[in-house]
Amino acid sequence: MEATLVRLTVVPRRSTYRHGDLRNALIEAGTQLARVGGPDAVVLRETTRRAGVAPNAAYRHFADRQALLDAVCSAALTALAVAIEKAIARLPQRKDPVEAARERLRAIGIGYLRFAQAEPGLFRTAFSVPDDMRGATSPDRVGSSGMTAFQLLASALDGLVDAGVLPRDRRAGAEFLAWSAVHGLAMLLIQGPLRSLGEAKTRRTARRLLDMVERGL
Amino acid sequence: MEATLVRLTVVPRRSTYRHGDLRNALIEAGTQLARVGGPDAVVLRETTRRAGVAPNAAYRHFADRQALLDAVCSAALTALAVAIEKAIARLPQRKDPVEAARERLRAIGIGYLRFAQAEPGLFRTAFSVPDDMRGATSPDRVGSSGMTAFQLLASALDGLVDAGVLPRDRRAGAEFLAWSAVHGLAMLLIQGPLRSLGEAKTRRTARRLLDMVERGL
DNA sequence: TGTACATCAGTGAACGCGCGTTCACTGATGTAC
DNA sequence: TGTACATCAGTGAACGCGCGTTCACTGATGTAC
Repeated sequence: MEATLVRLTVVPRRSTYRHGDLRNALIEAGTQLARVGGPDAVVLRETTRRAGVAPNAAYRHFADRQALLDAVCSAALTALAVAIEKAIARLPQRKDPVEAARERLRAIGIGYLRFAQAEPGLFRTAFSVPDDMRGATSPDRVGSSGMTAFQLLASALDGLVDAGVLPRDRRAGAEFLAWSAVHGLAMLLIQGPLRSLGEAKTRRTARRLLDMVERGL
Repeated sequence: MEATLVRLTVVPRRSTYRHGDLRNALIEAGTQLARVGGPDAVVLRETTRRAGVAPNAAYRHFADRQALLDAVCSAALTALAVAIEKAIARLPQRKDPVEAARERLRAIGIGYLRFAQAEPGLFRTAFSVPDDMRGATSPDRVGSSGMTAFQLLASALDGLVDAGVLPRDRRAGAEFLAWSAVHGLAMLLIQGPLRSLGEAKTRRTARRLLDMVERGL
């Protein structure tokens, strides 16, 4: 009863028979569900309800529930890429190219961790990814720079090589090492045992983790 | 139909009215479900079905589905601890205490990664953990050494300090750094984008990740 | 420019499913006398 | 040692739920003539 009332106020009654932009509306609604409850919450019926449409209307735009979830997953990966881009953009200009390359890598790690903590549901959804690395360059997962999160990381590592910080023979596969470290901390923080670490300790752990990666790569 | 037949052959008909050890049988059945499908697959009705018992019989032993899942999760964490212990036990005896301490830490990482890959469902279930670090010393999650996986890691790090490898002022919180790196790789490998990396590359990446941790700690 | 009509986005009703949980019960066990 | 009986593990039936998906449909749009 209450839920119905809320829904009626939230979803404005459509005046046209055609929705006009249902596909995007469904992805948007699905993303809202993912924000709150992660991938499992992206449920076809609730998604259509939020878009103010009959359940089966979704089948005009998606083959099935999984196809909708895939689209939401891509949206989440885009949001991640954008968050990382923002963290990079926030960096001060540096004269020293070595320092600049280093800070760029750190910014990526920080953006990644911030996103995971600010949007744990989306973050988890992003990694309920249906495919393997083939999606790492998919154009529907890029931020405003035209790069995916993975490509941003790769280019930062290239930058470290160019700046002479990272030996060239250590470059191959370095993405996976840096990524693993940051991804693991993110997972432990948002749904794992480090959940209640507290903000100060979390910050310090993140900083030390990035130190470790920088030193260890 | 077929499923029923299978089930009848799998679950021997009980001759006694009382089961005798239903609580453990339910945890065992739940663990089997978790192995195949992760935490979401630990479903009360199917668990009781596998134990050859009416659905509501579970309520004699668990308050609700979540309580059953918690028990299965503890069982999974125990299995993880045991796997790590095995990896440690497999180490050759070393004269050099420095080398021994180093190898012990590596063995923990390798045991962790092996377990994640051999039992991805159980691994994921272990980290659908309901509580924070308070469970890190819980006696129902210990291996045969009487230590949890986390305690095994902590003691290995203590060993590195004692051997003079790890500076004492870097010891605090070092668990979280090493853990993050290995946990992240495990997640990316089993359900993330590194799924289809291939055995050789996986091994090499794991080795390099452990190098990075060792160097970076 | 006006109209018939094909297209196809969204509807309404229904399906079968497996789930968690509750109820009043049944019947084996083991303890008190 | 023998028996009445309390305990409580497991039963059988039922509930309401939300889900994904299919069906035959309706009605607005925009295009061909």
